[in-house]
Amino acid sequence: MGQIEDIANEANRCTRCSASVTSVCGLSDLVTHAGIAAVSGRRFVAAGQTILASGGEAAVVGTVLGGILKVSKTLPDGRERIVSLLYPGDFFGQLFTASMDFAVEAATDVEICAANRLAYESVIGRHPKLEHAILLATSKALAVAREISLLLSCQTTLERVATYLLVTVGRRDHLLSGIRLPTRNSVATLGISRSDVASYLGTTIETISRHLHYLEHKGVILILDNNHFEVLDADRLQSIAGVSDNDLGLFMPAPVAGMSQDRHSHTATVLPLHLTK
Amino acid sequence: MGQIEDIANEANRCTRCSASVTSVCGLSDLVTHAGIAAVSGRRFVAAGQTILASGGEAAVVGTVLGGILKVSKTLPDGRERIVSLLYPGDFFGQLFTASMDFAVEAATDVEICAANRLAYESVIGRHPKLEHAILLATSKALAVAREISLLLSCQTTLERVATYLLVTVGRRDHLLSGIRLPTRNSVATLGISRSDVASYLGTTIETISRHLHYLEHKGVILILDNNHFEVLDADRLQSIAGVSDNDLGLFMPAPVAGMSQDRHSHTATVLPLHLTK
DNA sequence: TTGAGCGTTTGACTCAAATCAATCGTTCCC
DNA sequence: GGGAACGATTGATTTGAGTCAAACGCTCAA
Repeated sequence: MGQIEDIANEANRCTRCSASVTSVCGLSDLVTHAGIAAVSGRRFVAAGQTILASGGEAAVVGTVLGGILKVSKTLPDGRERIVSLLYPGDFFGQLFTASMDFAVEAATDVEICAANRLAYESVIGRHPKLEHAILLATSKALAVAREISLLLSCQTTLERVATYLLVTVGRRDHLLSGIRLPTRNSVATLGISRSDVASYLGTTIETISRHLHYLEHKGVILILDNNHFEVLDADRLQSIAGVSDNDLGLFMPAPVAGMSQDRHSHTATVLPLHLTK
Repeated sequence: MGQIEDIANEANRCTRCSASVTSVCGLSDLVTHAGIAAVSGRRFVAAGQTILASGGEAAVVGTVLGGILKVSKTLPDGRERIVSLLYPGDFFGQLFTASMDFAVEAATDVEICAANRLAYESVIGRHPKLEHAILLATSKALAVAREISLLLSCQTTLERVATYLLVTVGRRDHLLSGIRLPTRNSVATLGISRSDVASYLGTTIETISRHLHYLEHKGVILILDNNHFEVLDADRLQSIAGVSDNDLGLFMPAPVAGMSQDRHSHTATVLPLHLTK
C-alpha cells in the first residue's frame, strides 16, 4: 500500500469519528487527521477511574468521545472540587507541561480517544492547523472557566442550580438540532452523580435537593426521577438563574470551524487606541 | 536600508523590551519579533479607563508592560466581578473572536503594547512559534482561572485574603530575584484599590478590612499603611491560607522559555517540536 | 482653619447556606 | 423476606459573611 493510501486510511479513522465535528480533530486537512490518528487510540474508562492524577505525570491527552469527564482537584482537607466537566468533543489533558495541575477522572463510563502527550505534541509541531485548533479550544475553555468563577462568586446556590439545569437542557437541544428548539419543554439529564453536581456548583447535595424541590413546588420543573428533570417553564427558570442567553451560550459546544468564523470575515477595523509606533 | 536591517530594527524594539522575558514576545526568532513589532505600539492608559468593553468588539490584543489590568464582567444588577488580574508580561485581549466575553480595564495607570487584533492574528498565521507561545500563555491562564475558581468555592474569605497576600509577596520576590528569597519577611503591596481586591476575591471591603486587622492582631502581618503589609510570619500565613507551595506557584509569572522547559530546554532556537513518537 | 469628599474601620444585624442528624426509599445480596 | 448499604430527602441548628449604618482619618481646596 502506498503512502497516499496510508494517509487516507489513517485519516478516515478521524474523519468518520463522530467527535470530529466539535473537537480539535475537526480539521479539513487529511494529512493532519492522519497524523493525529497515527498516535491516537480509543479507550473505554469505567466511571470513577482516574485518567490523570493531580500532580502526576501529564502522560496523555485526548478527546472525549462519549460520557463525561471531570477535571478536579482534591484539597489538603480531603474535599474535592470539580473545576470543569468535559463532554463529547472536548479536549482533555495538559500540553507542554510535565505534571498535571488538576486530575482528570471519569464521571461516568466514558470512551476517549487518547494519545501519548509527547507524541501528540510532536504532531502539533508538524501541523500548525492543529495547534491553532487547540488554541481555539483552550481559549474557549478559559472563557468558560472565568464564567464559572463568576457564577460561583456572584450567584446564589438557587441561581446556580437553575443555570445548571438550563445549560444541561441547552446542551441536549444543541446536540439534537444544532439550533435552539422552538419548544423549550425539555428534559435535563444530570448524567453525573448528585455529589459531582454539588462539587461542580460549589455547594452541597442537601442544598441542591432543597432547590430542586423548591423549583418543582413553584411549577418550574418536574422531577421525573433522581436524574431526570422536565423543564416546564424555561423562561421562568432563566429569570431565576439570572443569566443572559449570551452567557449561557458560552457553555454550549461550538463547531471548531465556527469558532474562527470572523477571522477573515472583514478587513482590519480602526484601532480605538489610535496606534502609532 | 535593506530588508535585513529593517527586520533587525523592528525586532530590536521587541528584544530590548523588558516584557519580552516573560511575555509571548519572548521568542528567540528575530523575524517573529519584527512581525509583532510591525503591528504593535506602546500606549499609556490611565487608571479606570476601559481598554476593551465586555460584549464590545474584540478590537485589540497586546501585552502589559507596566501596571495592572483587570479582566472583569459587570452583572445585570450592576455588580462588577474581576475574574483575572494581568501583570507586566501578561497577554491581554481575545483572539479569534469577534466580541469580548469580558471587559479589560486599567486597574492602575498602565503601559501596554497593543496591536490591532486582526493584524496580530495575521502575524500569528505567519509565525507558528508565536501561536505556540500564545497557546502556552493561554494554557497557563486556564490553569490559573481554575485555581481561582477553586479558591472561590472552597476557601473562606480569611483564607482568600491570606492567599492573596502570599501571592502578592511571592510575585514581588519572584520579580526581584527570579528565585524565592531566603528571607520570607516581605512587604505586600496591593497596588490595586481595596474594592478591586474585594471584587477579585469575591468578597467585600469590610470583610477584607476585618481579616487584615485580625491577621495583624494575631501577629502574622503588620499593616504599614492602606496599601502595604509586612508579612511577619509567612509560614503561619501559609497555613492560614491552606494552600500548597505548588498551588501558589501557579500564580507566579513564568518565563516563556521555562513554560515549555520539558520540551526543548536545551536548544531554544531550533525548530520546535522535533520529538519522535 | 475649616469643611467637603473619599476611603477605611468598626459595630449591629440579618440571612443564605453549611453542618449535623434523622428518616426514607432503593437496590442488591444473603 | 430481611437487612445492609447507599443515596436522597427533610428538619433543626449554627455560622460565615453580607448588608446597613455610623464614625473615623486623611487629603485637598477654599
